[in-house]
Amino acid sequence: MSPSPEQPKKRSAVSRREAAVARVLDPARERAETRVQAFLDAAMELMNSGSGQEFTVQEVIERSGQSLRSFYQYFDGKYELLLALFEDSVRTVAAQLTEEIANEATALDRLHRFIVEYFHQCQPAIKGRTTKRGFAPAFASFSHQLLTEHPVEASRAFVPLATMLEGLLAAAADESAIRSGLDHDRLAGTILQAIMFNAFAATISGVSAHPSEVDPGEELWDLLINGMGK
Amino acid sequence: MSPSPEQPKKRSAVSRREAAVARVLDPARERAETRVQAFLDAAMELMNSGSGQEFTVQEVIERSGQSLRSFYQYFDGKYELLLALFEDSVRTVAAQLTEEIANEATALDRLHRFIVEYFHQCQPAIKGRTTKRGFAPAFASFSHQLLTEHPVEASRAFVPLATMLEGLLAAAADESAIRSGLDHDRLAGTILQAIMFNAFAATISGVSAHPSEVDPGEELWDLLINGMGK
DNA sequence: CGAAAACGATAATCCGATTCTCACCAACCG
DNA sequence: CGGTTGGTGAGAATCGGATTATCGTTTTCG
Repeated sequence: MSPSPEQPKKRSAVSRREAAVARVLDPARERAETRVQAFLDAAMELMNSGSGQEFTVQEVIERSGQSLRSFYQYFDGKYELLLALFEDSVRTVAAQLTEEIANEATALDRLHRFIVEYFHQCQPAIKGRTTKRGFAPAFASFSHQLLTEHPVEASRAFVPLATMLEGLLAAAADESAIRSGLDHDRLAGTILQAIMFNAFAATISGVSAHPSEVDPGEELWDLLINGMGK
Repeated sequence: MSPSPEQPKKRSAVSRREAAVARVLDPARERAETRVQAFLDAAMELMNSGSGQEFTVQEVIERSGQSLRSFYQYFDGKYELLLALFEDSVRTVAAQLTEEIANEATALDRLHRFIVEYFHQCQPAIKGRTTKRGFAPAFASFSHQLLTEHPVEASRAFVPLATMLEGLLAAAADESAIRSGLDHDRLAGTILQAIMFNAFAATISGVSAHPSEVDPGEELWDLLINGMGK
Protein backbone atom coordinates (compact mmCIF):
# COMPACT_ATOMS: atom_id res chain seq x y z
CA MET A 1 0.00 0.00 0.00
CA SER A 2 1.44 3.28 -1.08
CA PRO A 3 -1.15 5.98 -0.83
CA SER A 4 0.30 8.98 -2.62
CA PRO A 5 0.86 11.98 -0.38
CA GLU A 6 -1.59 14.50 -1.70
CA GLN A 7 -4.31 13.87 -4.25
CA PRO A 8 -6.81 16.62 -4.89
CA LYS A 9 -10.31 15.28 -5.24
CA LYS A 10 -11.00 17.21 -8.39
CA ARG A 11 -9.52 15.25 -11.27
CA SER A 12 -11.12 16.70 -14.36
CA ALA A 13 -9.35 16.42 -17.68
CA VAL A 14 -7.24 13.30 -17.47
CA SER A 15 -6.34 10.81 -20.12
CA ARG A 16 -8.38 7.66 -20.55
CA ARG A 17 -5.39 5.68 -19.50
CA GLU A 18 -5.19 7.50 -16.24
CA ALA A 19 -8.90 7.30 -15.84
CA ALA A 20 -8.74 3.56 -16.26
CA VAL A 21 -6.02 3.18 -13.72
CA ALA A 22 -7.89 5.50 -11.45
CA ARG A 23 -11.03 3.43 -11.69
CA VAL A 24 -9.11 0.68 -10.01
CA LEU A 25 -7.10 2.60 -7.53
CA ASP A 26 -9.41 5.40 -6.67
CA PRO A 27 -12.02 3.62 -4.62
CA ALA A 28 -9.45 2.47 -2.13
CA ARG A 29 -7.63 5.73 -2.15
CA GLU A 30 -10.83 7.65 -1.79
CA ARG A 31 -11.87 5.63 1.16
CA ALA A 32 -8.50 6.23 2.69
CA GLU A 33 -8.61 9.94 2.05
CA THR A 34 -12.06 10.23 3.46
CA ARG A 35 -10.94 8.42 6.50
CA VAL A 36 -7.81 10.42 7.01
CA GLN A 37 -9.81 13.56 6.51
CA ALA A 38 -12.26 12.42 9.15
CA PHE A 39 -9.43 12.15 11.64
CA LEU A 40 -8.02 15.49 10.66
CA ASP A 41 -11.38 17.20 10.90
CA ALA A 42 -12.14 15.74 14.28
CA ALA A 43 -8.72 16.65 15.58
CA MET A 44 -9.00 20.15 14.23
CA GLU A 45 -12.29 20.64 15.96
CA LEU A 46 -10.85 19.46 19.23
CA MET A 47 -7.86 21.67 18.72
CA ASN A 48 -10.02 24.72 18.22
CA SER A 49 -12.50 23.93 20.91
CA GLY A 50 -10.55 24.65 23.99
CA SER A 51 -7.67 22.72 25.25
CA GLY A 52 -5.11 22.87 22.48
CA GLN A 53 -3.17 19.76 21.70
CA GLU A 54 -4.33 18.28 24.94
CA PHE A 55 -7.01 16.16 23.37
CA THR A 56 -6.67 12.42 23.58
CA VAL A 57 -6.55 9.98 20.72
CA GLN A 58 -9.69 8.47 22.15
CA GLU A 59 -11.55 11.70 21.69
CA VAL A 60 -10.38 11.89 18.13
CA ILE A 61 -11.67 8.48 17.21
CA GLU A 62 -14.93 8.98 19.02
CA ARG A 63 -15.59 12.27 17.34
CA SER A 64 -14.56 10.94 13.97
CA GLY A 65 -16.56 7.77 14.24
CA GLN A 66 -13.53 5.76 13.26
CA SER A 67 -11.79 3.03 15.14
CA LEU A 68 -8.57 3.14 17.09
CA ARG A 69 -7.30 0.47 14.81
CA SER A 70 -7.72 2.67 11.78
CA PHE A 71 -6.11 5.57 13.47
CA TYR A 72 -2.86 3.76 13.91
CA GLN A 73 -3.25 2.36 10.45
CA TYR A 74 -3.09 5.83 8.99
CA PHE A 75 -0.94 7.69 11.43
CA ASP A 76 2.23 6.60 13.12
CA GLY A 77 0.96 8.27 16.24
CA LYS A 78 -0.53 11.35 17.72
CA TYR A 79 2.51 13.34 16.85
CA GLU A 80 2.11 12.63 13.17
CA LEU A 81 -1.48 13.69 13.37
CA LEU A 82 -0.52 17.00 14.89
CA LEU A 83 2.13 17.49 12.29
CA ALA A 84 -0.30 16.85 9.47
CA LEU A 85 -2.73 19.25 11.03
CA PHE A 86 -0.06 21.83 11.35
CA GLU A 87 1.11 21.58 7.79
CA ASP A 88 -2.45 21.95 6.65
CA SER A 89 -2.90 25.06 8.68
CA VAL A 90 0.21 26.69 7.37
CA ARG A 91 -0.91 26.05 3.84
CA THR A 92 -4.34 27.41 4.54
CA VAL A 93 -3.04 30.52 6.18
CA ALA A 94 -0.62 31.15 3.36
CA ALA A 95 -3.47 30.89 0.90
CA GLN A 96 -5.63 33.27 2.90
CA LEU A 97 -2.85 35.77 3.22
CA THR A 98 -2.22 35.65 -0.49
CA GLU A 99 -5.78 36.75 -1.03
CA GLU A 100 -5.77 39.44 1.56
CA ILE A 101 -2.63 40.90 0.12
CA ALA A 102 -3.73 40.91 -3.48
CA ASN A 103 -5.29 44.34 -3.52
CA GLU A 104 -2.44 46.27 -2.03
CA ALA A 105 -0.72 48.61 -4.43
CA THR A 106 2.91 48.70 -3.44
CA ALA A 107 5.29 46.02 -2.31
CA LEU A 108 5.66 47.74 1.01
CA ASP A 109 1.91 47.75 1.48
CA ARG A 110 1.76 44.07 0.77
CA LEU A 111 4.52 43.42 3.23
CA HIS A 112 2.76 45.49 5.82
CA ARG A 113 -0.50 43.78 5.23
CA PHE A 114 1.10 40.37 5.40
CA ILE A 115 2.68 41.05 8.73
CA VAL A 116 -0.31 42.59 10.38
CA GLU A 117 -2.72 40.01 9.07
CA TYR A 118 -0.53 37.10 9.98
CA PHE A 119 -0.25 38.53 13.43
CA HIS A 120 -4.00 38.55 13.68
CA GLN A 121 -4.25 35.02 12.40
CA CYS A 122 -2.02 33.95 15.22
CA GLN A 123 -3.85 35.92 17.79
CA PRO A 124 -6.18 34.00 20.06
CA ALA A 125 -9.79 34.61 19.19
CA ILE A 126 -10.99 37.59 21.09
CA LYS A 127 -13.77 40.05 20.45
CA GLY A 128 -16.82 38.87 18.61
CA ARG A 129 -14.78 38.52 15.47
CA THR A 130 -15.55 35.08 14.16
CA THR A 131 -12.66 35.32 11.79
CA LYS A 132 -12.13 32.24 9.75
CA ARG A 133 -9.06 31.30 11.67
CA GLY A 134 -7.00 28.65 10.02
CA PHE A 135 -4.24 28.88 12.49
CA ALA A 136 -5.63 28.23 15.88
CA PRO A 137 -3.54 29.63 18.68
CA ALA A 138 -3.59 26.09 19.86
CA PHE A 139 -0.73 25.54 17.48
CA ALA A 140 1.40 27.88 19.47
CA SER A 141 3.14 25.50 21.74
CA PHE A 142 3.19 22.81 19.14
CA SER A 143 4.92 24.94 16.57
CA HIS A 144 7.47 26.01 19.09
CA GLN A 145 8.06 22.47 20.20
CA LEU A 146 8.43 21.48 16.60
CA LEU A 147 10.90 24.23 15.96
CA THR A 148 13.09 23.23 18.85
CA GLU A 149 12.80 19.48 18.73
CA HIS A 150 12.34 18.69 15.06
CA PRO A 151 13.80 21.60 13.16
CA VAL A 152 13.73 19.74 9.90
CA GLU A 153 10.06 18.90 9.87
CA ALA A 154 9.33 22.31 11.27
CA SER A 155 11.02 24.30 8.58
CA ARG A 156 9.50 22.03 5.98
CA ALA A 157 6.09 22.79 7.36
CA PHE A 158 6.74 26.49 7.27
CA VAL A 159 7.95 26.58 3.71
CA PRO A 160 4.75 28.00 2.22
CA LEU A 161 4.74 30.97 4.53
CA ALA A 162 8.47 31.46 4.52
CA THR A 163 8.84 31.56 0.76
CA MET A 164 5.86 33.85 0.51
CA LEU A 165 7.39 36.32 2.93
CA GLU A 166 10.74 36.02 1.25
CA GLY A 167 9.10 36.99 -1.98
CA LEU A 168 7.49 40.01 -0.39
CA LEU A 169 10.78 41.09 1.11
CA ALA A 170 12.56 40.75 -2.20
CA ALA A 171 9.85 42.72 -3.96
CA ALA A 172 10.00 45.44 -1.35
CA ALA A 173 13.75 45.56 -1.70
CA ASP A 174 13.34 45.87 -5.45
CA GLU A 175 11.15 48.89 -5.00
CA SER A 176 13.74 50.19 -2.55
CA ALA A 177 11.06 50.19 0.10
CA ILE A 178 13.34 48.49 2.58
CA ARG A 179 17.03 48.69 2.94
CA SER A 180 19.18 46.38 0.90
CA GLY A 181 21.82 44.02 2.15
CA LEU A 182 19.41 41.98 4.24
CA ASP A 183 19.44 38.23 4.08
CA HIS A 184 15.82 37.75 3.10
CA ASP A 185 15.99 34.08 3.81
CA ARG A 186 16.99 34.41 7.42
CA LEU A 187 15.03 37.58 7.89
CA ALA A 188 11.83 35.90 6.80
CA GLY A 189 12.31 33.21 9.38
CA THR A 190 13.07 35.68 12.10
CA ILE A 191 10.05 37.78 11.30
CA LEU A 192 7.68 34.86 11.18
CA GLN A 193 8.88 33.69 14.54
CA ALA A 194 8.69 37.14 16.03
CA ILE A 195 5.14 37.56 14.85
CA MET A 196 3.93 34.16 15.86
CA PHE A 197 5.30 34.05 19.32
CA ASN A 198 4.42 37.59 20.03
CA ALA A 199 0.87 37.02 19.00
CA PHE A 200 0.52 33.57 20.47
CA ALA A 201 1.88 34.18 23.88
CA ALA A 202 0.81 36.83 26.25
CA THR A 203 3.47 39.46 26.31
CA ILE A 204 5.91 39.02 29.11
CA SER A 205 5.26 42.36 30.69
CA GLY A 206 2.03 42.83 32.55
CA VAL A 207 -0.36 40.28 31.19
CA SER A 208 -3.46 42.33 30.73
CA ALA A 209 -1.65 45.43 31.85
CA HIS A 210 -2.85 47.92 29.36
CA PRO A 211 -5.89 47.48 27.21
CA SER A 212 -3.37 48.58 24.65
CA GLU A 213 -4.71 51.53 22.71
CA VAL A 214 -2.79 50.50 19.64
CA ASP A 215 -3.19 47.36 17.64
CA PRO A 216 -0.32 45.17 18.81
CA GLY A 217 0.09 43.92 15.28
CA GLU A 218 0.71 47.45 14.03
CA GLU A 219 2.96 48.05 16.97
CA LEU A 220 5.12 45.12 15.99
CA TRP A 221 5.15 46.25 12.39
CA ASP A 222 6.37 49.62 13.51
CA LEU A 223 9.17 48.02 15.47
CA LEU A 224 10.14 45.80 12.58
CA ILE A 225 10.15 48.51 9.97
CA ASN A 226 11.55 51.40 11.97
CA GLY A 227 13.49 49.75 14.73
CA MET A 228 13.72 51.42 18.07
CA GLY A 229 16.69 53.58 17.14
CA LYS A 230 16.35 57.26 16.42
CA MET B 1 21.64 10.99 60.01
CA SER B 2 23.57 14.03 61.15
CA PRO B 3 21.79 17.23 60.33
CA SER B 4 24.84 18.65 58.58
CA PRO B 5 24.64 22.35 59.31
CA GLU B 6 27.37 23.28 56.87
CA GLN B 7 25.14 25.49 54.87
CA PRO B 8 24.72 28.79 56.69
CA LYS B 9 22.39 30.88 54.59
CA LYS B 10 23.87 34.28 54.17
CA ARG B 11 21.74 36.36 56.47
CA SER B 12 24.03 39.12 57.55
CA ALA B 13 22.71 42.24 59.17
CA VAL B 14 19.41 41.33 60.73
CA SER B 15 17.90 42.56 63.95
CA ARG B 16 18.33 40.57 67.12
CA ARG B 17 14.61 40.08 67.20
CA GLU B 18 14.71 38.39 63.85
CA ALA B 19 17.74 36.46 64.85
CA ALA B 20 15.92 35.16 67.89
CA VAL B 21 12.94 34.11 65.92
CA ALA B 22 15.22 32.56 63.42
CA ARG B 23 17.03 30.53 66.03
CA VAL B 24 13.76 28.75 66.63
CA LEU B 25 12.49 28.43 63.14
CA ASP B 26 15.69 28.05 61.26
CA PRO B 27 16.59 24.44 61.91
CA ALA B 28 13.42 23.18 60.36
CA ARG B 29 13.55 25.74 57.63
CA GLU B 30 17.12 25.00 56.89
CA ARG B 31 16.48 21.33 56.53
CA ALA B 32 13.59 22.11 54.27
CA GLU B 33 15.64 24.47 52.18
CA THR B 34 18.44 22.00 51.88
CA ARG B 35 16.01 19.41 50.75
CA VAL B 36 14.27 21.61 48.28
CA GLN B 37 17.62 22.64 46.97
CA ALA B 38 18.57 19.02 46.52
CA PHE B 39 15.57 18.52 44.30
CA LEU B 40 16.25 21.66 42.38
CA ASP B 41 19.88 20.78 41.85
CA ALA B 42 19.10 17.30 40.68
CA ALA B 43 16.43 18.54 38.35
CA MET B 44 18.69 21.23 36.98
CA GLU B 45 21.35 18.68 36.21
CA LEU B 46 18.86 16.51 34.41
CA MET B 47 17.57 19.50 32.54
CA ASN B 48 21.01 20.44 31.34
CA SER B 49 22.13 16.96 30.57
CA GLY B 50 20.21 16.21 27.48
CA SER B 51 16.54 15.70 27.26
CA GLY B 52 15.05 18.93 28.50
CA GLN B 53 12.03 18.72 30.70
CA GLU B 54 11.59 15.14 29.72
CA PHE B 55 13.13 13.76 32.86
CA THR B 56 10.92 11.76 35.19
CA VAL B 57 10.18 12.49 38.80
CA GLN B 58 11.78 9.17 39.58
CA GLU B 59 15.06 10.30 38.13
CA VAL B 60 14.90 13.43 40.21
CA ILE B 61 14.46 11.60 43.47
CA GLU B 62 17.09 9.04 42.63
CA ARG B 63 19.64 11.64 41.72
CA SER B 64 18.79 13.76 44.72
CA GLY B 65 18.83 10.88 47.17
CA GLN B 66 15.46 11.97 48.48
CA SER B 67 12.24 10.06 48.61
CA LEU B 68 9.21 10.32 46.44
CA ARG B 69 7.26 11.09 49.54
CA SER B 70 9.34 14.15 50.24
CA PHE B 71 9.08 15.32 46.73
CA TYR B 72 5.35 15.61 46.87
CA GLN B 73 5.65 17.08 50.31
CA TYR B 74 7.59 20.03 48.92
CA PHE B 75 6.20 20.38 45.46
CA ASP B 76 2.64 20.16 44.30
CA GLY B 77 3.90 18.27 41.31
CA LYS B 78 6.41 18.21 38.54
CA TYR B 79 5.02 21.37 37.10
CA GLU B 80 5.77 23.32 40.24
CA LEU B 81 9.28 22.01 40.22
CA LEU B 82 9.83 23.22 36.71
CA LEU B 83 8.38 26.57 37.57
CA ALA B 84 10.70 26.96 40.53
CA LEU B 85 13.63 26.00 38.38
CA PHE B 86 12.61 28.48 35.79
CA GLU B 87 12.25 31.35 38.22
CA ASP B 88 15.66 30.57 39.56
CA SER B 89 17.18 30.65 36.14
CA VAL B 90 15.66 33.95 35.26
CA ARG B 91 17.03 35.47 38.44
CA THR B 92 20.44 34.01 37.80
CA VAL B 93 20.57 35.23 34.25
CA ALA B 94 19.45 38.68 35.29
CA ALA B 95 22.25 38.80 37.81
CA GLN B 96 24.81 37.66 35.29
CA LEU B 97 23.68 40.19 32.76
CA THR B 98 23.88 42.93 35.32
CA GLU B 99 27.53 42.14 35.75
CA GLU B 100 28.32 41.84 32.09
CA ILE B 101 26.74 45.18 31.42
CA ALA B 102 28.43 47.06 34.20
CA ASN B 103 31.47 48.17 32.26
CA GLU B 104 29.72 49.63 29.27
CA ALA B 105 29.97 53.37 29.00
CA THR B 106 26.75 54.55 27.44
CA ALA B 107 23.17 53.53 27.93
CA LEU B 108 23.00 52.40 24.34
CA ASP B 109 26.05 50.22 24.82
CA ARG B 110 24.50 48.62 27.86
CA LEU B 111 21.32 47.99 25.95
CA HIS B 112 23.27 46.49 23.11
CA ARG B 113 25.27 44.32 25.40
CA PHE B 114 22.19 43.16 27.23
CA ILE B 115 20.47 42.05 24.08
CA VAL B 116 23.40 40.29 22.55
CA GLU B 117 24.43 38.58 25.75
CA TYR B 118 20.94 37.48 26.57
CA PHE B 119 20.68 36.05 23.12
CA HIS B 120 23.78 34.02 23.77
CA GLN B 121 22.50 32.84 27.09
CA CYS B 122 19.47 31.47 25.35
CA GLN B 123 21.46 29.88 22.60
CA PRO B 124 21.98 26.16 22.85
CA ALA B 125 25.53 25.30 23.85
CA ILE B 126 27.60 25.01 20.73
CA LYS B 127 31.28 25.40 20.13
CA GLY B 128 33.66 24.49 22.88
CA ARG B 129 32.44 27.46 24.84
CA THR B 130 31.68 26.13 28.28
CA THR B 131 29.89 29.31 29.12
CA LYS B 132 28.35 29.32 32.55
CA ARG B 133 24.88 28.99 31.20
CA GLY B 134 22.16 29.67 33.68
CA PHE B 135 19.42 29.49 31.19
CA ALA B 136 19.57 26.16 29.54
CA PRO B 137 17.88 26.01 26.19
CA ALA B 138 15.94 23.26 27.78
CA PHE B 139 13.75 25.99 29.15
CA ALA B 140 12.72 26.95 25.69
CA SER B 141 9.58 24.96 25.32
CA PHE B 142 8.74 25.30 28.95
CA SER B 143 8.88 29.06 28.93
CA HIS B 144 6.75 29.19 25.87
CA GLN B 145 4.26 26.81 27.35
CA LEU B 146 4.22 28.90 30.46
CA LEU B 147 3.65 32.06 28.52
CA THR B 148 0.69 30.64 26.67
CA GLU B 149 -0.91 28.54 29.33
CA HIS B 150 -0.13 30.36 32.54
CA PRO B 151 0.49 33.95 31.61
CA VAL B 152 0.30 35.12 35.17
CA GLU B 153 2.99 32.88 36.57
CA ALA B 154 5.01 33.42 33.45
CA SER B 155 5.14 37.17 33.61
CA ARG B 156 5.84 36.95 37.30
CA ALA B 157 8.82 34.73 36.61
CA PHE B 158 10.12 37.14 34.01
CA VAL B 159 9.90 40.20 36.19
CA PRO B 160 13.62 40.38 37.00
CA LEU B 161 14.63 40.45 33.38
CA ALA B 162 11.75 42.58 32.23
CA THR B 163 12.31 45.35 34.73
CA MET B 164 15.99 45.28 34.02
CA LEU B 165 15.43 45.76 30.33
CA GLU B 166 12.83 48.40 30.97
CA GLY B 167 15.40 50.31 32.95
CA LEU B 168 17.91 50.06 30.14
CA LEU B 169 15.36 51.28 27.64
CA ALA B 170 14.43 54.21 29.82
CA ALA B 171 18.07 55.11 30.32
CA ALA B 172 18.74 54.91 26.61
CA ALA B 173 15.73 57.08 25.95
CA ASP B 174 17.04 59.58 28.47
CA GLU B 175 20.26 59.84 26.60
CA SER B 176 18.25 60.17 23.42
CA ALA B 177 19.90 57.06 22.13
CA ILE B 178 16.61 55.56 21.04
CA ARG B 179 13.51 57.25 19.83
CA SER B 180 11.01 58.46 22.36
CA GLY B 181 7.34 57.65 22.49
CA LEU B 182 7.88 53.94 22.94
CA ASP B 183 6.02 52.02 25.57
CA HIS B 184 9.03 50.63 27.38
CA ASP B 185 6.91 48.23 29.33
CA ARG B 186 5.45 46.48 26.35
CA LEU B 187 8.57 46.90 24.31
CA ALA B 188 10.67 45.13 26.91
CA GLY B 189 8.36 42.15 26.82
CA THR B 190 8.36 42.03 23.06
CA ILE B 191 12.12 42.21 22.87
CA LEU B 192 12.67 39.52 25.45
CA GLN B 193 10.36 37.22 23.59
CA ALA B 194 11.92 37.98 20.26
CA ILE B 195 15.36 37.24 21.59
CA MET B 196 14.47 34.10 23.44
CA PHE B 197 12.51 32.38 20.78
CA ASN B 198 14.87 33.37 18.07
CA ALA B 199 17.78 31.98 19.97
CA PHE B 200 16.02 28.95 21.35
CA ALA B 201 14.44 27.65 18.23
CA ALA B 202 16.10 26.95 14.97
CA THR B 203 15.16 29.66 12.58
CA ILE B 204 12.28 28.74 10.36
CA SER B 205 14.14 29.16 7.14
CA GLY B 206 16.73 26.58 6.20
CA VAL B 207 17.73 24.90 9.41
CA SER B 208 21.46 24.82 9.06
CA ALA B 209 21.28 26.64 5.81
CA HIS B 210 24.08 29.09 6.14
CA PRO B 211 26.88 28.75 8.63
CA SER B 212 25.88 32.35 9.11
CA GLU B 213 28.89 34.57 8.79
CA VAL B 214 27.42 37.04 11.21
CA ASP B 215 26.64 36.50 14.84
CA PRO B 216 22.90 35.95 14.87
CA GLY B 217 22.68 37.89 18.09
CA GLU B 218 24.18 40.94 16.46
CA GLU B 219 21.96 40.39 13.50
CA LEU B 220 18.91 40.52 15.69
CA TRP B 221 20.21 43.60 17.46
CA ASP B 222 20.62 45.29 14.12
CA LEU B 223 17.05 44.50 13.21
CA LEU B 224 15.75 45.72 16.54
CA ILE B 225 17.65 48.96 16.53
CA ASN B 226 17.50 49.86 12.85
CA GLY B 227 14.46 48.05 11.63
CA MET B 228 14.34 46.83 8.08
CA GLY B 229 13.14 50.11 6.65
CA LYS B 230 15.43 52.39 4.74
C1' DC C 1 6.97 11.31 77.86
C1' DG C 2 3.43 11.17 74.19
C1' DA C 3 1.05 13.07 70.21
C1' DA C 4 1.86 15.09 65.85
C1' DA C 5 4.55 15.71 61.87
C1' DA C 6 7.99 14.19 58.62
C1' DC C 7 10.10 10.28 56.50
C1' DG C 8 11.47 6.27 53.62
C1' DA C 9 10.20 2.40 51.11
C1' DT C 10 7.10 0.56 48.30
C1' DA C 11 2.73 -0.77 46.48
C1' DA C 12 -1.50 0.85 44.30
C1' DT C 13 -3.97 4.02 41.05
C1' DC C 14 -4.76 6.74 37.14
C1' DC C 15 -4.34 8.33 32.52
C1' DG C 16 -3.14 8.10 27.92
C1' DA C 17 -0.74 6.32 24.12
C1' DT C 18 0.40 2.39 21.64
C1' DT C 19 -0.04 -2.74 20.61
C1' DC C 20 -2.11 -6.94 20.29
C1' DT C 21 -5.97 -10.35 19.49
C1' DC C 22 -9.76 -12.05 17.40
C1' DA C 23 -13.50 -12.10 14.30
C1' DC C 24 -15.71 -10.26 10.12
C1' DC C 25 -16.19 -9.19 5.53
C1' DA C 26 -15.26 -8.07 0.77
C1' DA C 27 -12.49 -8.40 -3.19
C1' DC C 28 -9.60 -11.50 -5.70
C1' DC C 29 -7.56 -15.99 -7.46
C1' DG C 30 -7.44 -20.41 -9.27
C1' DC D 1 -17.07 -22.10 -5.47
C1' DG D 2 -13.69 -22.56 -1.56
C1' DG D 3 -9.64 -20.38 -0.06
C1' DT D 4 -6.69 -16.55 0.69
C1' DT D 5 -5.61 -11.94 1.83
C1' DG D 6 -5.98 -7.34 3.56
C1' DG D 7 -8.50 -3.77 5.70
C1' DT D 8 -11.54 -3.18 9.61
C1' DG D 9 -14.11 -2.80 14.19
C1' DA D 10 -14.21 -3.76 19.01
C1' DG D 11 -11.88 -4.35 22.80
C1' DA D 12 -8.41 -6.08 25.87
C1' DA D 13 -3.63 -5.86 27.15
C1' DT D 14 0.64 -3.37 27.86
C1' DC D 15 3.56 0.39 29.05
C1' DG D 16 5.44 4.55 30.81
C1' DG D 17 4.98 8.06 34.20
C1' DA D 18 2.77 10.96 37.46
C1' DT D 19 0.28 11.04 41.61
C1' DT D 20 -1.65 8.70 45.95
C1' DA D 21 -2.01 5.68 49.58
C1' DT D 22 -0.22 2.63 53.22
C1' DC D 23 2.65 1.40 56.99
C1' DG D 24 5.96 1.29 60.14
C1' DT D 25 9.87 4.45 61.92
C1' DT D 26 12.02 8.53 63.39
C1' DT D 27 12.15 13.32 64.75
C1' DT D 28 10.29 17.33 66.63
C1' DC D 29 7.92 19.80 70.00
C1' DG D 30 4.97 20.95 73.77
